Amino acid sequence: MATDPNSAHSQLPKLKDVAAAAGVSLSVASRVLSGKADAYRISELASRRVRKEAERLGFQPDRSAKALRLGKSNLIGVIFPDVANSFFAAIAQQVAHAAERVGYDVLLADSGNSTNRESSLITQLLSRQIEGLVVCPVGKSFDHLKDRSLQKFPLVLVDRIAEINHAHIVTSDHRLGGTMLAEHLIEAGHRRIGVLQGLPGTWTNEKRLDGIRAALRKSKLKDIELAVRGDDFTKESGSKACRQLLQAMPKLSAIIALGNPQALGCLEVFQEKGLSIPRDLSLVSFDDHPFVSHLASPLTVIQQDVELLGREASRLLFSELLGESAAKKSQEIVPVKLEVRKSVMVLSKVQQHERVVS
Amino acid sequence: MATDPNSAHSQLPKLKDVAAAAGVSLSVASRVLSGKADAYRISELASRRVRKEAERLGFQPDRSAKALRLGKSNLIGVIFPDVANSFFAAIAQQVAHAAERVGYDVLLADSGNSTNRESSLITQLLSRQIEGLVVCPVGKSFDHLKDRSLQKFPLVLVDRIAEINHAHIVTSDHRLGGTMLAEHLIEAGHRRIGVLQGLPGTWTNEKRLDGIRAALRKSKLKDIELAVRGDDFTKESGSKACRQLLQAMPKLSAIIALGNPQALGCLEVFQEKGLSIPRDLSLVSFDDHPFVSHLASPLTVIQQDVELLGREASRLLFSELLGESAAKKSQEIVPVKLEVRKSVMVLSKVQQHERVVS
DNA sequence: ATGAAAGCGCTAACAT
DNA sequence: ATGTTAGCGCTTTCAT
Repeated sequence: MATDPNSAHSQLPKLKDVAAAAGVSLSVASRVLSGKADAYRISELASRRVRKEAERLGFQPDRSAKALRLGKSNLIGVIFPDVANSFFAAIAQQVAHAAERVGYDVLLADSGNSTNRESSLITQLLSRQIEGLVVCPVGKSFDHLKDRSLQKFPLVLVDRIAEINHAHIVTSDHRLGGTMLAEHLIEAGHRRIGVLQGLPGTWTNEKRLDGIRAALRKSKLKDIELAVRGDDFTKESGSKACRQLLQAMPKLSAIIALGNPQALGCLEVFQEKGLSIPRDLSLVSFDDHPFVSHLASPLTVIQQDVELLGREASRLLFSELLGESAAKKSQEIVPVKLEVRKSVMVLSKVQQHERVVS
Repeated sequence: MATDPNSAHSQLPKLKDVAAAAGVSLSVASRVLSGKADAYRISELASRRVRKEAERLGFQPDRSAKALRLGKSNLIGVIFPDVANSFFAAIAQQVAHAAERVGYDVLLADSGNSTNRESSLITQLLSRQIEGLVVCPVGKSFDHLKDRSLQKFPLVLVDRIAEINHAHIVTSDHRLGGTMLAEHLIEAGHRRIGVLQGLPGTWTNEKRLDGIRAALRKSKLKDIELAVRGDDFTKESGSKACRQLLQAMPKLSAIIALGNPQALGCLEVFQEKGLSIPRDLSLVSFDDHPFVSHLASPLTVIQQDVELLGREASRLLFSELLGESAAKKSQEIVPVKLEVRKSVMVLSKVQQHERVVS
């Protein structure tokens, strides 16, 4: 015998109640309320009565029961390393909107940049019978994404990519972004360039670095020096790395921040040392923000099309879920844009080698 | 053994499969895996075997089935007007973390600032059998929050308040924030003050306005003029309202933005007209952002303790859910802080009435 | 055109 | 200490 866990609570109306009130059987009520009235040739009268009673009682079908019976949860999951980050928040929003449009609900989880938590969150969400998952994977180990239960599963990787072949991929062209920033600096005559990197090993970090290095190679210039410092996508890492660079490269003339938090850390150090942009040092960064063009020195940045990233991630997920598309996994690299502002000094030949700041 | 249990259908393992593999009955398996081994005095042997097989098969209990059987979903809902807004994103993150800690999952929904959508999202989430809800309500009509099914329901209102008495309430002291900003301006000698408001009628908007008006009254000054413009918490509304103020008050000397987006719109107009802060006009705003202190004119702002808001919202929700607290609904007004920077000009007696900008 | 009944995966009361 | 079984709320065959 089962207990009644809800004895004290005011029971929500069940299908049974609606059926009883309408004077029909459970099956008729079910058929009417799940839009199968026509298919089952339910009489107009019964149909109307059921609908009226359902409305009157405020009946809402129990989604757990439905999910269990149908083997279909209408649930998707979203896992991001840092939901408070507006980049991820914007993507989550797109996914939430898309989901709502097609009658899905969204389970949100925050991995807090920990691979372990990401992994356990995935199992957690899978036990909720989610039908699809959008994730921005953390770290360098992706074994948890290669799990058997994920192999034939609508999986969308966003921003950061894992080396697995059963997922859709949506990401900005981080490599190109790196190249554009570096080329921009080189064209302006910079020869000693410092980089404030994020978490080493992270896909975005490495791609951006790759792009920077590619630009240096392409330039064919022999006298370019590049120094990379930093260990995380945080303000703290940014300011620490900035100090290290200033220390390590006396002739440093430009800095590339591989993310806004690091740029912020850099700005703090500059402020503290009374360094001014671009007079003393040039600074460019990844990711834009409405405030950036109103900074004391409006930063030249790489803009990602966040909205597009979110839309594409949702589109890929739901078109696979709704069975419109083939099982083929797509890879989308969305373009980035160099937004040139006022943070880069154009150096003369002489200046290229003369600048000394500390 | 040579046979692969998953040769044909890669079905997820059920409790039945685990029980069979371990050579015990369903109930034993269930008891072991839901931590009731001791209570039911399951033998150490059986216990170990069940755990081993569950592990080997990667068994995860079906949460829908559990929820149905237990009448407990372990699900909460979060509804915000704009998830991409970092204020709400930060709160969502806190809730997500708190939920994870106590074994709950979070359903995220974005009302897109529409009361209708908010209302239908609530019904939607309720049909998922959520056990609690955090919502930042949109608009001025709260009938959907007074619904019968929400009356005895762990409900937390965050940031904006609805006039209902069955919900916990967590919000910043918006009124005090308004007062502090206005007093700061008045003390600096400003007598013609413009306000860039958000959506009229919204709780936050009205409270901030109230606070401003209270400061004017308290000052006892007869010669203060206040003009309020704007119709939304957006950049566009901000710049439009800013233009209107400039037009309507020739002697305007200071502007209060009731939100960062409006401040941004204001900055754009200033830039366009070549107006400089605080030389030509003073500007103060609600809400801080790391970039704000590095602006060309670092803005004096009211800081909300977003993290605390999020933590308190979660605490209230889960302490009611976990039954630690009484059914009493609490109201938390969390303090705000005035962060004084460089965006307010101190006016002399003469300047108070002479300034003319257009 | 409608109803009875089986069963989705799980837990717990009721046997042993 | 373990097994058997009813039933959570719903959909859907199968029967009428």
